[in-house]
Amino acid sequence: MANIKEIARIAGVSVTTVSRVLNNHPYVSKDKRAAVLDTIEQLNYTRNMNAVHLITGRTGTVAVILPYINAFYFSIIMNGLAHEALLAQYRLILCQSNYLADEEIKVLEMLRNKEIDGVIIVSTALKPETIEEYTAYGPVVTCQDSGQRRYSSVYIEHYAAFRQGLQYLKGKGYRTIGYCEGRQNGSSASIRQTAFREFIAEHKLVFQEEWMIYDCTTEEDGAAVARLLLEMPERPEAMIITGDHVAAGLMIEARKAGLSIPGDLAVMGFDNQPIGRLLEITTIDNHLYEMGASAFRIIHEQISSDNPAPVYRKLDYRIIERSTV
Amino acid sequence: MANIKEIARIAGVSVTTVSRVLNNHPYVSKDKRAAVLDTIEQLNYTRNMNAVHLITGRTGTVAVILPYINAFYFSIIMNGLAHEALLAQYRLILCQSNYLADEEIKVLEMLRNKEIDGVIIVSTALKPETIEEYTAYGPVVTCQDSGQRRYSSVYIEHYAAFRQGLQYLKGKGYRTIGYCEGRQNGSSASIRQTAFREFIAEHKLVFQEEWMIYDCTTEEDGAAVARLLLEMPERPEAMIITGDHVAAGLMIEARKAGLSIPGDLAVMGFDNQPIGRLLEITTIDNHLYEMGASAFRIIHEQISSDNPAPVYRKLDYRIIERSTV
DNA sequence: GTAATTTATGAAATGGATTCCATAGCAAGC
DNA sequence: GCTTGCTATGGAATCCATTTCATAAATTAC
Repeated sequence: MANIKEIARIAGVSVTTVSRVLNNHPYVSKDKRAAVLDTIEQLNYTRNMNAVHLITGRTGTVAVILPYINAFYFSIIMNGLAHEALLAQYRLILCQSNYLADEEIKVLEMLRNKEIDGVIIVSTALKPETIEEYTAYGPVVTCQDSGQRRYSSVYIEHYAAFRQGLQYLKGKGYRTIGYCEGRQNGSSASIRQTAFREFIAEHKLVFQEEWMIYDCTTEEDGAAVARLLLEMPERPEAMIITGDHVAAGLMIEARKAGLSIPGDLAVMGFDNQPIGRLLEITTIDNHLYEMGASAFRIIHEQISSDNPAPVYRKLDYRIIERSTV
Repeated sequence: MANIKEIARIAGVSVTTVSRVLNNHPYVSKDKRAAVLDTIEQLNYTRNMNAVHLITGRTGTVAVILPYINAFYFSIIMNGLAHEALLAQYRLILCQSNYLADEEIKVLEMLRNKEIDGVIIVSTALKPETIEEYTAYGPVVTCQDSGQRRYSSVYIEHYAAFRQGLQYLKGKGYRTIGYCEGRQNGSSASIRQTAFREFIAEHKLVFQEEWMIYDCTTEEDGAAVARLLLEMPERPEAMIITGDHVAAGLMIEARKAGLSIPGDLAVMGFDNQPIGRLLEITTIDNHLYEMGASAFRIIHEQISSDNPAPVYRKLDYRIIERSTV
């Protein structure tokens, strides 16, 4: 196929000039530029991007590692990432890891091989030391607190955020509280679980083990939880639920069974997802969109700078008071 | 960083020999191979894949264009694709198009730029002629009937499959039939719609416009349809529903309202998805997994061969009789 | 009117691998 | 003893674009 050399020959200029035209460099005379563009058109030429990647050492691509592409929590973060990537004219490649270390390593190896310019790890099964090793080959940003490691992170203090949610419920007078969690293997899930148990213990609240329910990720799961609650001999006055979609399913099903919310059951959501707004769910906004956007901005900056120090960006959270608590 | 030349120098061999070691070429003596592997280890060397891609003209990557990554229909196809890609040691990159032509063109341009070895188009907004233009740059496989175009395709005869479903319902004695469709912009949706209307007309079946419901893609949508049906002054005896997830939602909700299935309402699903098996839904298996697997096998073969003729692979379909009709 | 910039152009080096071709030693075949 | 075939090795060409450097012409500065 046609290459830059052939374009140069036919247009009667040097390859340098062709390259300048391709890259919009100013120092090209009007007629030569026109001649080059003409030949490009005639020969239906495009650059071989592999050659560009080789010589520039850049690929304009960042990989995103996340466990499940279809989880609501992650998809909000993805929206933030995607928006910023578009602005920066970068390409993202999505890698669903299912929390398999091997899959994640494969992506990090791509960084080492120069196939990508950086890696954004939304949630991971890898040990921090493993990630740290790869920072030698390019910037890595995680969306979990990395604890001053050699790579950047954008994170929420899940412990504090979750406690604040509980505190809010307690402040409203609720004394028995149940808890719905998403997938157990996420690291933030175990942090929240600790926060929950400690809070219950500190405040000497009544608690039953069956009020703690795992693996809730969809509206359907929420509906199932509602049915579960209805069958319990004793059920909590309030539920704190990680994920507004689950909260939505729970509420809809509970109302169907005649429960009034928050009268019979208070519901506190999490993540401030669009559906929560629709259903007036009181929730904790932990700025997931901003988290994604911020992660991309950081990695973009680090790709551009040549000796970047890691950045640790803590995002805040806030309770959005609506009508379910 | 270390490159092949440096490895060669330190190991005391030629770059050719190092390359042979890297590519498991047999003609390397035991000790030289060991020396090379040693130096590679010591210098923590890996190949710069951009150089490999440039010289070989291959990237070992295939792009997949699909409108929505989280639609069940597409995710089954993806599973088939992913499995075969893994076997062939190929990488897939997913491109969610939202049926935007620009996004799809971007991916096809990557083929032209040699960033990928082939493109698999699961569903598209592009005109066949546009796709055809890009076949000059590498193999393209679509999962829709391409009608003997210059690119390959693996497809189901949606028209015939859908008619067979209707025929089956009619054979079972149902005379009033409703219809749930997914997104309207899919090309297969309009084919099925035609099939439906023609069948109704041919057999002079009673039909009401409100029995035709669009934009049903999730269980929730199915549940909403159930509620809609319950409120109708007259409702059909049977529903044909593209997608078992929607059928599932509809059934669960209908049963909740006291309807017996198939006694009060027969339900015919589509796509033979796992949830359908669970709920004993009678459905049409149109081999979506095989469709994905087949698409990858075709493109893989075409990448390897140097003058490949397009392949047109028609998949069959069959009714899986369970207990909802 | 001379010095300093700015504009315009191309030759050649560069990035990092693969592969064709040439060469040579050595074993097998007849 | 001479040809053939296999194993082992390296030199050099190749893939294709970017970028540094050198040079020259055209402006601008003072």
